[in-house]
Amino acid sequence: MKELSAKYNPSEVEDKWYSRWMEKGFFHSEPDGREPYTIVIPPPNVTGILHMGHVLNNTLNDVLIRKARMDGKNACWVPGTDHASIATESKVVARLKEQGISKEDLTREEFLRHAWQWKEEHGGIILKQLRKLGASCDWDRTRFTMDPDLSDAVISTFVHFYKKGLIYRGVRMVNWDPVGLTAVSDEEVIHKDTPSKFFHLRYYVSDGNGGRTDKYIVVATTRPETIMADAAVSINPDDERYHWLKGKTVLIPLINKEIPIIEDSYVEIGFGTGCLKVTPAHDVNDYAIGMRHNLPITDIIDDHGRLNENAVILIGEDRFVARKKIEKMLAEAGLLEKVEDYISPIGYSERTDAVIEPKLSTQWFLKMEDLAKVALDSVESGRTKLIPDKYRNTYRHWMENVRDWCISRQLWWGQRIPAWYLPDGTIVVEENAEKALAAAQKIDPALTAADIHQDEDVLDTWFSSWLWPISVFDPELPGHPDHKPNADLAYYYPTNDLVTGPDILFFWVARMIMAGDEFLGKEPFSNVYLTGIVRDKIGRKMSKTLGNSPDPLDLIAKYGADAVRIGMLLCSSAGNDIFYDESQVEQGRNFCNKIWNSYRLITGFAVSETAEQPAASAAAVEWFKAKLSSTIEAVEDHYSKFRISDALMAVYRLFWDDFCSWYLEIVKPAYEDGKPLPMDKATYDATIGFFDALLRLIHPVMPFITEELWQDLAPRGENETIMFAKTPAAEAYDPAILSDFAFAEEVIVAIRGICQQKNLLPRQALSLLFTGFFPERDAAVIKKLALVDSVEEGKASGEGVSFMIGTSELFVPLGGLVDTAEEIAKTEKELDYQKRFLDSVRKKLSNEAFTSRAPEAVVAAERKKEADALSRIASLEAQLDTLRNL
RNA sequence: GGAAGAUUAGCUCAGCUGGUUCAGAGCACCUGCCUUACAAGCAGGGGGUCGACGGUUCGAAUCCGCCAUCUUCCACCA
Repeated sequence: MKELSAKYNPSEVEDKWYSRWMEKGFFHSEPDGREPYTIVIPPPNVTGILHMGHVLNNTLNDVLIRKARMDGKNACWVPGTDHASIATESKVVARLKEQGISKEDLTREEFLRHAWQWKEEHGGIILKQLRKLGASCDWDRTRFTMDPDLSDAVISTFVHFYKKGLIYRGVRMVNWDPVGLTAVSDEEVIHKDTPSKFFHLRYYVSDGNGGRTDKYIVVATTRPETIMADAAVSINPDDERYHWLKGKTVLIPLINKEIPIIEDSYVEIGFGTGCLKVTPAHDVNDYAIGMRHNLPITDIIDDHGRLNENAVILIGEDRFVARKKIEKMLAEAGLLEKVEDYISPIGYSERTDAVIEPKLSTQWFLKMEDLAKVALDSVESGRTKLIPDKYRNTYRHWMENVRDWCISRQLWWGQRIPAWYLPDGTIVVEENAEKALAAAQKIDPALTAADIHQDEDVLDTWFSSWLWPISVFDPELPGHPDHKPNADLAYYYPTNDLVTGPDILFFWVARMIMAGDEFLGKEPFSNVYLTGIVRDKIGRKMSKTLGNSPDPLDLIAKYGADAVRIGMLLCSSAGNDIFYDESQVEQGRNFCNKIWNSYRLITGFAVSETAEQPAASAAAVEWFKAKLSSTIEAVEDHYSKFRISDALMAVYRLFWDDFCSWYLEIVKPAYEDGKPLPMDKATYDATIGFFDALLRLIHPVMPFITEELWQDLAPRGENETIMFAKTPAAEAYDPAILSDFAFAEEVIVAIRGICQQKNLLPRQALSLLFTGFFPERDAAVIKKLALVDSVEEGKASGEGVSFMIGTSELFVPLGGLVDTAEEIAKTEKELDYQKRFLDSVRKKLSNEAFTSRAPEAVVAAERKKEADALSRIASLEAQLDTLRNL
């Protein structure tokens, strides 16, 4: 037995075991006869680095996968990364800029070379970091959403939906990101209340010849820089204030362009001035009004958010600069009535934080109506369970109001849309250029490859990640529903559980359900566990800019991976936000140390083949066996409900309180002549067995320390690992063993309390008298831990301290050490409490309504309370008598 | 503007279909201990009108209504 230090040193242990696990291929899974248990990782951005959110998510994933593995299932956790088109592309653009290279100066191919280079250098760092956390992913299965075959799957999917008539190309008002220079989907727009200004502008009524009359109306707008794109001013047809305007035209301020007055009930009479400037090119609603009234569309803002030549004035100015300048111009021209402060909801790009510009552009869309119905039904019917359940409401709302998905992005990093344009504008959609040419030649046999050109845009990242649970196993399948799933897909799909954040419930989870149904007719997973957001102690989101996010790797280096995992789980009740605090990680570290030291104690025991098993040890072994089983039951129940932190807490208390503080203290051998006596073999074997079970029980949350100690606990074979040891199973037990021991614990705590209170230090042996129930089987335990040398049935007599547990009366004689007056006062107080309690019970029982209507069991319980109280009162009165006669 | 959820000890939470003395856990706190596994520890202890007000019921932390506060999601009022 080697000498173990008093402190657990995680860093040397962790690297050792992780490399062993890797070397042995313990994480790798292949289809076999066992039941599969599968999780696909929510793929982090390929260029991302590990943050606390990942730690939470991947710890939970790893706990589930390790638990399943020990339950005897064929556990497979597929890792990988996401190409995250807009996020990665903007990083690459930024790096090129640092090198003095502008994206505009590069060809698509040159840019992609840089991007791939960047991916090779920085990609996958996060996966390496996950290993430090102990994540037991099947690294042989690592996937990237832009692996060639996965990209093919994305392309096939596009072709599939196009040919099915669900994908169309059209001019629509989209959310334009003027910094990312791409359209983004509705879900990628974040609305934030933003302080802005409400400008009241004068629009003069035209005299019909391009000149103005002296009448004018006031139009309120937050975007005066768009007036040059106005196509009309609208009033509500029922607004009597403006009936005189009907049929007239007005002049756009500054540029004096004549535009009509139109009537549309969209305009609210009570809002603003009741006059709405209609700017179809730059506002979603105005676009709709424009369509209704056949208004011309003037687009005055370019892709970068600058005014273009259509604007007539302020050409080339940024939209916000233009707003300031035009305010001044309007004021100088006497056309600015007033300016009010105003809070308006402004859309921002999730990725670049740029103010979204509603913009007309030609984009590709996927019809969502039918897909959303399927995805909604899956959750409503319970085939896909959301945990916690409250997200169902949000989910339903989203699914019922979903709009078509804008899937094209004006980027280069991603899967290029497989659509080719013929010279006459005809579109052919095929999986590659050859097929496209062939299709084109069917239309016009004279065409050559040079005559057709491919769409420049790429697909939304989520259009690839929604295939993730399928394509990681069988990239051939998506888009080819007649293709027979390969062996991996057939075995691992559907996966079991998905752990992810609620922020991507719609982006990702819902769409995976759609894709799963489309291609396999089956949901991709049965349970979706939605974690909370990791916040700091005072509730702020963790963010780089606030600097309140610790680097997980630093934490692991300082406290150990097991401690970090514990710290994270301790504060993570499902569905609630996580208030992270380093003290929780400290608690995790302390727990590791506790386990470590209990191991030092146990392995230090000397064993005697001949020694008799002491009665206390026999009782302790019997009790802990039952306690272990009852806790295993509780833990299994918690796991089945995804209450991971409760499962952890149950084992934590079992290990620390029950095993260390009670069990080990009971079986710990006494000392004689400064040396510990050897332990009997029966107790020793039982103890080792318990420790082994405890390690296995807690391995899913603390993989490293458990492997280290489990390997050392007994001789293990080269290929043995706790990872594949079985989850301990609960055995039948007599519940009386547990209740008896609980009683004994109360006795011991009471006696210890008396000793501390009476200052009986150093401790001296006491005797104990009892009347009423007493757990004989634990008498020896009480003697040992409470330092009592005799336990006898008998009434209190002489000086001493009485206490009651249940209806039993216990008495510790303490001649000369007791303040009788104090004991009398204490007993009187207790008696008074019992009497009042009795009164309340009797009041209940004398209520006819209660006895007649409450269930029998409840009434019986009340009657027992009454009887117990009476018995206690009798005891207390007897005690008082004794005390008063001293 | 609409919707959902939350409110229990100093902090983070549990308390499942109302009913055992139901008001709990962990951490923090207080007191005493460096007792030969562990001071990152041991032993003992204090602490809450279950957000407010009404209602249903024999009985409410638990069910219903309303109010307050917080969080989140959704939303095209210029």
